[in-house]
Amino acid sequence: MTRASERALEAVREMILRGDVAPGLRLGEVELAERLGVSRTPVREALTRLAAEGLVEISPNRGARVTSWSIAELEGVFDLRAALEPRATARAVSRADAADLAALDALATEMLAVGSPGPGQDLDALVPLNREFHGRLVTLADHPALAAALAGAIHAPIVLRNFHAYGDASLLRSLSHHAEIVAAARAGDPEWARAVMTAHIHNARAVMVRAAADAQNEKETGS
Amino acid sequence: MTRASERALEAVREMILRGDVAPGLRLGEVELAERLGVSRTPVREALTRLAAEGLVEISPNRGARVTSWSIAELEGVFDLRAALEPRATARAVSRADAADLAALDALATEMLAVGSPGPGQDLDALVPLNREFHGRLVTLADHPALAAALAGAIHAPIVLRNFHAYGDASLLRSLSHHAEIVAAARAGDPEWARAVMTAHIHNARAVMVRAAADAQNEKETGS
DNA sequence: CCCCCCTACATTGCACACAATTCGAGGCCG
DNA sequence: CGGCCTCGAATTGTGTGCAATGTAGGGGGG
Repeated sequence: MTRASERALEAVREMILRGDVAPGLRLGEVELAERLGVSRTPVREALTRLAAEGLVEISPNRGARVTSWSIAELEGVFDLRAALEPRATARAVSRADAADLAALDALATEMLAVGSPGPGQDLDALVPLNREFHGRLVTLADHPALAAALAGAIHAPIVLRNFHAYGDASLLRSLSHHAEIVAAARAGDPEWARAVMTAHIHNARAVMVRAAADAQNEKETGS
Repeated sequence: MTRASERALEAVREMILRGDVAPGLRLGEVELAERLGVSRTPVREALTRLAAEGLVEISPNRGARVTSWSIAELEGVFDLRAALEPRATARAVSRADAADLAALDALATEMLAVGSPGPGQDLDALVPLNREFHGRLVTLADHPALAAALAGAIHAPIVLRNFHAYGDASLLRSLSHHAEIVAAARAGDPEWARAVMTAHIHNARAVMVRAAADAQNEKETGS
Protein backbone atom coordinates (compact mmCIF):
# COMPACT_ATOMS: atom_id res chain seq x y z
CA MET A 1 0.00 0.00 0.00
CA THR A 2 1.32 3.35 -1.07
CA ARG A 3 2.13 5.94 1.57
CA ALA A 4 -0.92 7.33 3.29
CA SER A 5 0.39 10.88 3.18
CA GLU A 6 0.91 10.59 -0.57
CA ARG A 7 -2.61 9.43 -1.08
CA ALA A 8 -3.91 12.22 1.10
CA LEU A 9 -1.88 14.78 -0.83
CA GLU A 10 -3.12 13.57 -4.18
CA ALA A 11 -6.70 13.24 -3.00
CA VAL A 12 -6.94 16.71 -1.54
CA ARG A 13 -5.14 18.28 -4.48
CA GLU A 14 -7.52 16.55 -6.84
CA MET A 15 -10.48 17.73 -4.79
CA ILE A 16 -9.34 21.31 -5.11
CA LEU A 17 -8.32 21.17 -8.77
CA ARG A 18 -11.55 19.49 -9.80
CA GLY A 19 -13.47 22.17 -7.95
CA ASP A 20 -15.16 19.83 -5.50
CA VAL A 21 -14.43 22.32 -2.75
CA ALA A 22 -14.99 25.99 -3.38
CA PRO A 23 -12.23 28.55 -2.76
CA GLY A 24 -12.43 30.04 0.71
CA LEU A 25 -13.99 26.92 2.18
CA ARG A 26 -12.57 25.40 5.33
CA LEU A 27 -10.73 22.11 5.13
CA GLY A 28 -11.20 20.39 8.49
CA GLU A 29 -8.52 17.91 9.41
CA VAL A 30 -10.82 15.37 11.02
CA GLU A 31 -13.29 15.51 8.16
CA LEU A 32 -10.60 14.88 5.56
CA ALA A 33 -9.05 12.17 7.69
CA GLU A 34 -12.31 10.26 8.00
CA ARG A 35 -13.10 10.75 4.34
CA LEU A 36 -9.76 9.31 3.31
CA GLY A 37 -9.59 6.61 5.94
CA VAL A 38 -6.35 7.79 7.51
CA SER A 39 -5.48 9.62 10.70
CA ARG A 40 -4.97 13.35 11.02
CA THR A 41 -1.19 13.09 10.83
CA PRO A 42 -0.83 12.41 7.09
CA VAL A 43 -3.65 14.86 6.40
CA ARG A 44 -1.75 17.58 8.20
CA GLU A 45 1.34 16.80 6.19
CA ALA A 46 -0.63 16.95 2.96
CA LEU A 47 -2.14 20.30 3.91
CA THR A 48 1.28 21.68 4.79
CA ARG A 49 2.63 20.68 1.42
CA LEU A 50 -0.40 22.06 -0.39
CA ALA A 51 0.08 25.31 1.46
CA ALA A 52 3.63 25.41 0.14
CA GLU A 53 2.26 24.88 -3.35
CA GLY A 54 -0.16 27.71 -2.74
CA LEU A 55 -3.35 25.73 -3.18
CA VAL A 56 -4.41 26.26 0.42
CA GLU A 57 -3.68 28.85 3.07
CA ILE A 58 -3.11 27.93 6.68
CA SER A 59 -3.68 30.31 9.57
CA PRO A 60 -2.30 29.17 12.93
CA ASN A 61 -4.90 27.52 15.12
CA ARG A 62 -7.53 28.34 12.57
CA GLY A 63 -7.11 25.65 10.01
CA ALA A 64 -6.69 25.49 6.26
CA ARG A 65 -8.79 27.15 3.57
CA VAL A 66 -8.72 26.78 -0.19
CA THR A 67 -6.86 29.75 -1.63
CA SER A 68 -8.96 32.28 -3.47
CA TRP A 69 -7.57 34.63 -6.09
CA SER A 70 -8.28 38.19 -6.96
CA ILE A 71 -8.27 39.21 -10.60
CA ALA A 72 -5.06 41.11 -10.08
CA GLU A 73 -3.38 38.05 -8.63
CA LEU A 74 -4.67 35.93 -11.49
CA GLU A 75 -3.18 38.36 -13.97
CA GLY A 76 0.06 38.17 -12.04
CA VAL A 77 0.15 34.42 -12.47
CA PHE A 78 -0.20 34.78 -16.21
CA ASP A 79 2.43 37.49 -16.34
CA LEU A 80 4.75 35.06 -14.73
CA ARG A 81 3.82 32.16 -16.94
CA ALA A 82 4.32 34.41 -19.95
CA ALA A 83 7.79 35.18 -18.69
CA LEU A 84 8.83 31.66 -17.76
CA GLU A 85 7.05 29.06 -19.82
CA PRO A 86 8.25 30.26 -23.22
CA ARG A 87 11.77 30.13 -21.85
CA ALA A 88 11.22 26.59 -20.57
CA THR A 89 9.63 25.58 -23.85
CA ALA A 90 12.58 26.80 -25.88
CA ARG A 91 14.94 24.78 -23.74
CA ALA A 92 12.70 21.74 -23.85
CA VAL A 93 12.45 21.84 -27.63
CA SER A 94 16.18 21.88 -28.07
CA ARG A 95 16.55 18.86 -25.79
CA ALA A 96 13.69 16.62 -26.83
CA ASP A 97 14.54 13.25 -28.35
CA ALA A 98 12.37 11.11 -30.61
CA ALA A 99 10.51 9.47 -27.74
CA ASP A 100 9.73 12.83 -26.16
CA LEU A 101 8.45 14.15 -29.47
CA ALA A 102 6.22 11.13 -29.89
CA ALA A 103 4.78 11.54 -26.41
CA LEU A 104 4.10 15.23 -26.90
CA ASP A 105 2.60 14.55 -30.29
CA ALA A 106 0.28 11.93 -28.84
CA LEU A 107 -0.87 14.34 -26.15
CA ALA A 108 -1.49 17.19 -28.59
CA THR A 109 -3.35 14.89 -30.95
CA GLU A 110 -5.54 13.47 -28.25
CA MET A 111 -6.34 16.92 -26.95
CA LEU A 112 -7.46 17.94 -30.39
CA ALA A 113 -9.62 14.83 -30.57
CA VAL A 114 -11.41 15.20 -27.24
CA GLY A 115 -11.45 18.99 -27.25
CA SER A 116 -12.78 19.82 -30.69
CA PRO A 117 -16.34 21.13 -30.70
CA GLY A 118 -19.00 18.67 -31.66
CA PRO A 119 -20.21 15.35 -30.29
CA GLY A 120 -17.67 13.61 -28.14
CA GLN A 121 -16.19 16.83 -26.87
CA ASP A 122 -15.08 16.31 -23.28
CA LEU A 123 -13.69 19.45 -21.72
CA ASP A 124 -12.95 17.76 -18.42
CA ALA A 125 -10.76 15.17 -20.11
CA LEU A 126 -8.60 18.02 -21.35
CA VAL A 127 -7.50 18.96 -17.86
CA PRO A 128 -5.13 16.07 -17.11
CA LEU A 129 -3.88 16.02 -20.70
CA ASN A 130 -3.06 19.70 -20.55
CA ARG A 131 -1.30 19.30 -17.24
CA GLU A 132 0.69 16.43 -18.66
CA PHE A 133 1.67 18.38 -21.76
CA HIS A 134 2.89 21.44 -19.91
CA GLY A 135 4.48 19.29 -17.24
CA ARG A 136 6.47 17.34 -19.79
CA LEU A 137 7.78 20.50 -21.35
CA VAL A 138 8.91 21.83 -18.01
CA THR A 139 10.56 18.55 -17.14
CA LEU A 140 12.29 18.41 -20.51
CA ALA A 141 13.69 21.88 -19.95
CA ASP A 142 15.80 20.24 -17.25
CA HIS A 143 15.98 23.43 -15.23
CA PRO A 144 15.12 22.70 -11.59
CA ALA A 145 14.98 26.31 -10.49
CA LEU A 146 12.64 27.24 -13.28
CA ALA A 147 10.46 24.25 -12.54
CA ALA A 148 10.33 25.19 -8.89
CA ALA A 149 9.43 28.77 -9.72
CA LEU A 150 6.61 27.70 -11.97
CA ALA A 151 5.34 25.17 -9.49
CA GLY A 152 5.48 27.78 -6.77
CA ALA A 153 3.58 30.31 -8.78
CA ILE A 154 1.06 28.62 -11.00
CA HIS A 155 -1.01 27.22 -8.20
CA ALA A 156 -3.08 25.66 -10.86
CA PRO A 157 -6.40 26.21 -9.13
CA ILE A 158 -8.62 28.22 -11.37
CA VAL A 159 -6.07 27.96 -14.08
CA LEU A 160 -6.01 24.26 -14.71
CA ARG A 161 -9.63 23.40 -14.50
CA ASN A 162 -12.13 25.58 -16.25
CA PHE A 163 -11.61 24.71 -19.84
CA HIS A 164 -15.29 25.57 -19.81
CA ALA A 165 -14.31 29.22 -19.79
CA TYR A 166 -12.92 28.94 -23.31
CA GLY A 167 -15.08 29.81 -26.25
CA ASP A 168 -14.83 27.68 -29.37
CA ALA A 169 -12.41 30.03 -31.08
CA SER A 170 -9.95 30.43 -28.23
CA LEU A 171 -10.18 26.73 -27.37
CA LEU A 172 -9.23 25.76 -30.90
CA ARG A 173 -6.39 28.28 -30.79
CA SER A 174 -5.19 26.74 -27.58
CA LEU A 175 -5.28 23.19 -28.91
CA SER A 176 -3.60 24.22 -32.12
CA HIS A 177 -0.83 25.85 -30.15
CA HIS A 178 0.03 22.53 -28.58
CA ALA A 179 0.27 20.89 -31.97
CA GLU A 180 2.31 23.78 -33.30
CA ILE A 181 4.74 23.50 -30.44
CA VAL A 182 5.25 19.87 -31.33
CA ALA A 183 5.87 20.91 -34.91
CA ALA A 184 8.42 23.45 -33.79
CA ALA A 185 10.08 20.78 -31.69
CA ARG A 186 10.27 18.43 -34.65
CA ALA A 187 11.83 21.22 -36.65
CA GLY A 188 14.30 21.80 -33.83
CA ASP A 189 13.41 25.46 -33.72
CA PRO A 190 13.39 26.81 -30.14
CA GLU A 191 12.45 30.34 -31.18
CA TRP A 192 9.39 29.13 -33.00
CA ALA A 193 8.32 27.13 -29.96
CA ARG A 194 8.98 30.06 -27.68
CA ALA A 195 6.81 32.34 -29.75
CA VAL A 196 3.93 29.89 -29.89
CA MET A 197 4.07 29.29 -26.15
CA THR A 198 4.04 33.04 -25.57
CA ALA A 199 0.92 33.33 -27.67
CA HIS A 200 -0.54 30.32 -25.91
CA ILE A 201 -0.19 31.90 -22.48
CA HIS A 202 -1.56 35.24 -23.63
CA ASN A 203 -4.54 33.51 -25.16
CA ALA A 204 -5.18 31.69 -21.90
CA ARG A 205 -4.72 34.89 -19.97
CA ALA A 206 -7.35 36.68 -21.99
CA VAL A 207 -9.82 33.85 -21.45
CA MET A 208 -9.19 33.48 -17.76
CA VAL A 209 -9.20 37.13 -16.82
CA ARG A 210 -12.39 37.58 -18.75
CA ALA A 211 -13.97 34.60 -17.01
CA ALA A 212 -12.89 35.81 -13.59
CA ALA A 213 -14.25 39.28 -14.25
CA ASP A 214 -17.56 37.84 -15.39
CA ALA A 215 -17.80 35.63 -12.34
CA GLN A 216 -17.15 38.57 -10.09
CA ASN A 217 -19.70 40.79 -11.78
CA GLU A 218 -22.25 38.05 -11.56
CA LYS A 219 -21.65 37.61 -7.88
CA GLU A 220 -21.89 41.32 -7.18
CA THR A 221 -25.07 41.61 -9.20
CA GLY A 222 -26.63 38.61 -7.57
CA SER A 223 -26.03 39.77 -4.03
CA MET B 1 5.41 30.63 24.03
CA THR B 2 5.51 30.88 20.27
CA ARG B 3 4.58 27.80 18.29
CA ALA B 4 7.08 25.02 18.58
CA SER B 5 6.90 24.21 14.89
CA GLU B 6 7.69 27.84 14.06
CA ARG B 7 10.72 27.79 16.27
CA ALA B 8 11.83 24.51 14.75
CA LEU B 9 11.37 25.88 11.24
CA GLU B 10 13.38 29.00 11.96
CA ALA B 11 16.06 27.12 13.83
CA VAL B 12 16.65 24.53 11.14
CA ARG B 13 16.49 27.10 8.36
CA GLU B 14 19.03 29.23 10.17
CA MET B 15 21.25 26.22 10.69
CA ILE B 16 21.27 25.53 6.99
CA LEU B 17 21.62 29.13 5.84
CA ARG B 18 24.46 29.78 8.25
CA GLY B 19 26.20 26.70 6.99
CA ASP B 20 26.24 24.89 10.31
CA VAL B 21 25.23 21.72 8.50
CA ALA B 22 26.92 20.83 5.25
CA PRO B 23 24.88 20.08 2.13
CA GLY B 24 24.18 16.38 1.71
CA LEU B 25 24.24 15.75 5.45
CA ARG B 26 21.43 13.82 7.06
CA LEU B 27 18.99 15.62 9.32
CA GLY B 28 17.75 13.07 11.83
CA GLU B 29 14.39 13.81 13.35
CA VAL B 30 15.23 12.65 16.86
CA GLU B 31 18.51 14.52 16.88
CA LEU B 32 16.88 17.79 15.87
CA ALA B 33 14.02 17.23 18.29
CA GLU B 34 16.35 16.77 21.24
CA ARG B 35 18.50 19.69 20.15
CA LEU B 36 15.49 22.01 20.01
CA GLY B 37 13.72 20.64 23.04
CA VAL B 38 10.53 19.63 21.23
CA SER B 39 9.08 16.37 20.03
CA ARG B 40 9.46 14.89 16.59
CA THR B 41 6.10 16.15 15.39
CA PRO B 42 6.94 19.85 14.95
CA VAL B 43 10.34 18.86 13.62
CA ARG B 44 8.68 16.77 10.94
CA GLU B 45 6.46 19.67 10.01
CA ALA B 46 9.44 22.01 9.81
CA LEU B 47 11.30 19.59 7.56
CA THR B 48 8.28 19.21 5.31
CA ARG B 49 8.04 22.96 4.89
CA LEU B 50 11.75 23.31 4.30
CA ALA B 51 11.50 20.61 1.66
CA ALA B 52 8.80 22.68 -0.02
CA GLU B 53 11.14 25.67 0.07
CA GLY B 54 13.82 23.51 -1.47
CA LEU B 55 16.32 23.77 1.35
CA VAL B 56 16.14 20.06 2.15
CA GLU B 57 15.20 16.96 0.22
CA ILE B 58 13.16 14.17 1.74
CA SER B 59 13.25 10.59 0.52
CA PRO B 60 10.52 8.32 1.85
CA ASN B 61 11.60 6.29 4.84
CA ARG B 62 15.11 7.58 4.40
CA GLY B 63 14.92 10.95 6.02
CA ALA B 64 15.87 14.49 5.11
CA ARG B 65 19.15 15.77 3.71
CA VAL B 66 20.33 19.28 3.09
CA THR B 67 19.98 20.04 -0.60
CA SER B 68 23.19 20.26 -2.53
CA TRP B 69 23.50 22.14 -5.77
CA SER B 70 25.41 21.45 -8.94
CA ILE B 71 26.99 24.35 -10.76
CA ALA B 72 24.44 24.01 -13.55
CA GLU B 73 21.61 24.29 -11.05
CA LEU B 74 23.25 27.28 -9.44
CA GLU B 75 23.45 28.98 -12.82
CA GLY B 76 19.80 28.15 -13.32
CA VAL B 77 18.91 29.95 -10.12
CA PHE B 78 20.68 33.07 -11.29
CA ASP B 79 19.10 32.86 -14.73
CA LEU B 80 15.79 32.93 -12.99
CA ARG B 81 16.68 35.75 -10.66
CA ALA B 82 17.93 37.70 -13.65
CA ALA B 83 14.57 37.20 -15.31
CA LEU B 84 12.39 37.96 -12.30
CA GLU B 85 14.06 40.32 -9.87
CA PRO B 86 14.57 43.20 -12.31
CA ARG B 87 10.89 42.96 -13.15
CA ALA B 88 9.98 43.00 -9.48
CA THR B 89 12.34 45.89 -8.85
CA ALA B 90 10.79 47.99 -11.57
CA ARG B 91 7.35 47.48 -10.10
CA ALA B 92 8.59 48.14 -6.59
CA VAL B 93 10.24 51.39 -7.60
CA SER B 94 7.08 52.74 -9.15
CA ARG B 95 5.11 51.95 -6.01
CA ALA B 96 7.47 52.98 -3.23
CA ASP B 97 6.38 55.81 -0.96
CA ALA B 98 8.60 58.08 1.14
CA ALA B 99 8.75 55.66 4.06
CA ASP B 100 9.75 52.80 1.80
CA LEU B 101 12.46 54.91 0.23
CA ALA B 102 13.81 55.85 3.63
CA ALA B 103 13.91 52.24 4.75
CA LEU B 104 15.67 51.10 1.58
CA ASP B 105 18.08 53.98 1.83
CA ALA B 106 18.92 53.09 5.41
CA LEU B 107 19.59 49.50 4.44
CA ALA B 108 21.78 50.42 1.49
CA THR B 109 23.70 52.90 3.58
CA GLU B 110 24.27 50.46 6.41
CA MET B 111 25.41 47.79 4.00
CA LEU B 112 27.97 50.17 2.60
CA ALA B 113 29.13 50.96 6.11
CA VAL B 114 29.59 47.41 7.33
CA GLY B 115 30.63 45.97 3.98
CA SER B 116 33.31 48.37 2.83
CA PRO B 117 36.84 46.97 3.00
CA GLY B 118 38.88 48.08 5.94
CA PRO B 119 38.59 47.78 9.72
CA GLY B 120 35.04 47.19 10.85
CA GLN B 121 34.13 45.22 7.78
CA ASP B 122 31.67 42.51 8.80
CA LEU B 123 30.71 40.28 5.90
CA ASP B 124 28.39 38.17 8.03
CA ALA B 125 26.37 41.22 9.05
CA LEU B 126 25.65 41.78 5.37
CA VAL B 127 23.63 38.62 5.05
CA PRO B 128 20.49 39.67 6.94
CA LEU B 129 20.70 43.19 5.56
CA ASN B 130 20.88 41.88 2.03
CA ARG B 131 17.97 39.54 2.60
CA GLU B 132 15.97 42.42 4.02
CA PHE B 133 16.78 44.69 1.08
CA HIS B 134 15.81 42.20 -1.59
CA GLY B 135 12.83 41.05 0.43
CA ARG B 136 11.48 44.58 0.74
CA LEU B 137 11.74 45.12 -2.98
CA VAL B 138 9.85 41.92 -3.68
CA THR B 139 7.18 42.82 -1.15
CA LEU B 140 6.85 46.31 -2.58
CA ALA B 141 6.31 44.86 -6.03
CA ASP B 142 3.00 43.60 -4.65
CA HIS B 143 2.94 40.66 -6.96
CA PRO B 144 2.18 37.46 -5.03
CA ALA B 145 2.83 35.09 -7.89
CA LEU B 146 6.20 36.61 -8.60
CA ALA B 147 7.09 36.52 -4.92
CA ALA B 148 6.09 32.88 -4.74
CA ALA B 149 8.13 32.06 -7.80
CA LEU B 150 11.23 33.71 -6.40
CA ALA B 151 10.76 32.11 -3.03
CA GLY B 152 10.30 28.76 -4.67
CA ALA B 153 13.40 29.10 -6.75
CA ILE B 154 16.02 31.02 -4.85
CA HIS B 155 16.39 28.50 -2.08
CA ALA B 156 18.86 30.86 -0.61
CA PRO B 157 21.33 28.22 0.49
CA ILE B 158 24.66 28.94 -1.05
CA VAL B 159 23.31 32.13 -2.48
CA LEU B 160 22.52 34.05 0.66
CA ARG B 161 25.46 33.27 2.80
CA ASN B 162 28.92 33.47 1.35
CA PHE B 163 29.53 37.13 0.96
CA HIS B 164 33.03 35.86 1.59
CA ALA B 165 33.13 34.71 -2.00
CA TYR B 166 33.12 38.32 -3.23
CA GLY B 167 36.38 40.06 -3.99
CA ASP B 168 36.74 43.71 -3.03
CA ALA B 169 35.83 44.95 -6.49
CA SER B 170 32.70 42.90 -6.99
CA LEU B 171 31.61 43.47 -3.40
CA LEU B 172 31.80 47.22 -3.84
CA ARG B 173 29.91 46.92 -7.08
CA SER B 174 27.24 44.95 -5.32
CA LEU B 175 26.87 47.44 -2.49
CA SER B 176 26.82 50.35 -4.92
CA HIS B 177 24.07 48.69 -6.87
CA HIS B 178 21.85 48.79 -3.82
CA ALA B 179 22.45 52.47 -3.36
CA GLU B 180 21.90 53.10 -7.05
CA ILE B 181 18.58 51.27 -6.95
CA VAL B 182 17.51 53.59 -4.15
CA ALA B 183 18.58 56.53 -6.26
CA ALA B 184 16.55 55.23 -9.18
CA ALA B 185 13.59 54.81 -6.88
CA ARG B 186 13.90 58.38 -5.65
CA ALA B 187 13.98 59.50 -9.25
CA GLY B 188 10.89 57.42 -9.93
CA ASP B 189 12.61 55.70 -12.81
CA PRO B 190 11.65 52.01 -13.03
CA GLU B 191 13.79 51.34 -16.08
CA TRP B 192 16.87 52.63 -14.34
CA ALA B 193 16.18 50.40 -11.36
CA ARG B 194 15.51 47.42 -13.59
CA ALA B 195 18.81 47.85 -15.36
CA VAL B 196 20.78 48.16 -12.16
CA MET B 197 19.12 45.10 -10.67
CA THR B 198 19.92 43.16 -13.82
CA ALA B 199 23.55 44.12 -13.49
CA HIS B 200 23.40 43.30 -9.79
CA ILE B 201 22.23 39.75 -10.40
CA HIS B 202 24.74 39.17 -13.16
CA ASN B 203 27.52 40.41 -10.91
CA ALA B 204 26.41 38.02 -8.19
CA ARG B 205 26.13 35.22 -10.69
CA ALA B 206 29.68 35.68 -11.84
CA VAL B 207 30.95 35.61 -8.27
CA MET B 208 28.93 32.62 -7.19
CA VAL B 209 29.55 30.43 -10.18
CA ARG B 210 33.24 31.16 -9.89
CA ALA B 211 33.21 30.31 -6.20
CA ALA B 212 31.32 27.09 -6.77
CA ALA B 213 33.70 26.04 -9.53
CA ASP B 214 36.69 26.75 -7.30
CA ALA B 215 35.19 24.78 -4.45
CA GLN B 216 34.58 21.84 -6.72
CA ASN B 217 38.06 21.89 -8.20
CA GLU B 218 39.52 22.07 -4.73
CA LYS B 219 37.51 19.08 -3.59
CA GLU B 220 38.47 17.04 -6.64
CA THR B 221 42.12 17.91 -6.25
CA GLY B 222 42.11 17.11 -2.58
CA SER B 223 40.50 13.70 -2.91
C1' DC C 1 37.57 -15.42 -2.67
C1' DC C 2 33.46 -13.08 -3.85
C1' DC C 3 28.59 -12.63 -3.79
C1' DC C 4 24.11 -13.24 -1.86
C1' DC C 5 20.99 -13.64 1.76
C1' DC C 6 19.42 -13.11 6.23
C1' DT C 7 19.05 -11.22 10.68
C1' DA C 8 19.35 -7.22 14.12
C1' DC C 9 19.26 -2.35 14.59
C1' DA C 10 18.12 2.34 13.62
C1' DT C 11 14.95 5.54 11.65
C1' DT C 12 10.86 7.03 9.62
C1' DG C 13 5.51 6.73 9.03
C1' DC C 14 1.24 6.57 11.23
C1' DA C 15 -2.22 6.46 14.83
C1' DC C 16 -3.93 7.93 19.05
C1' DA C 17 -4.26 10.75 23.36
C1' DC C 18 -3.79 14.98 25.60
C1' DA C 19 -3.07 20.11 25.93
C1' DA C 20 -3.86 24.74 24.16
C1' DT C 21 -6.35 28.00 21.50
C1' DT C 22 -10.29 29.86 19.00
C1' DC C 23 -14.97 30.96 18.14
C1' DG C 24 -19.78 31.11 19.43
C1' DA C 25 -23.64 31.14 22.67
C1' DG C 26 -25.78 32.24 26.60
C1' DG C 27 -26.27 34.98 30.52
C1' DC C 28 -25.22 38.98 33.32
C1' DC C 29 -24.56 43.75 34.09
C1' DG C 30 -25.01 48.49 32.79
C1' DC D 1 -32.37 46.70 25.14
C1' DG D 2 -27.43 46.52 23.99
C1' DG D 3 -22.72 45.38 25.09
C1' DC D 4 -19.42 42.68 27.67
C1' DC D 5 -17.98 38.68 29.94
C1' DT D 6 -17.73 33.95 30.88
C1' DC D 7 -18.28 29.34 29.84
C1' DG D 8 -18.37 25.45 26.49
C1' DA D 9 -17.79 22.91 22.30
C1' DA D 10 -14.97 22.22 18.47
C1' DT D 11 -10.58 22.34 16.24
C1' DT D 12 -5.80 22.65 15.91
C1' DG D 13 -0.99 21.86 18.02
C1' DT D 14 2.06 18.63 20.38
C1' DG D 15 3.76 14.46 22.61
C1' DT D 16 4.27 9.50 22.68
C1' DG D 17 3.91 4.55 21.34
C1' DC D 18 3.87 1.10 17.88
C1' DA D 19 4.31 -0.76 13.23
C1' DA D 20 6.75 -0.70 8.80
C1' DT D 21 10.57 0.24 6.10
C1' DG D 22 15.47 0.80 4.99
C1' DT D 23 20.39 -0.25 6.34
C1' DA D 24 24.48 -2.48 7.93
C1' DG D 25 26.97 -6.43 9.42
C1' DG D 26 27.87 -11.29 9.58
C1' DG D 27 27.36 -15.99 7.98
C1' DG D 28 26.56 -19.41 4.47
C1' DG D 29 26.70 -20.93 -0.31
C1' DG D 30 28.71 -20.87 -4.99
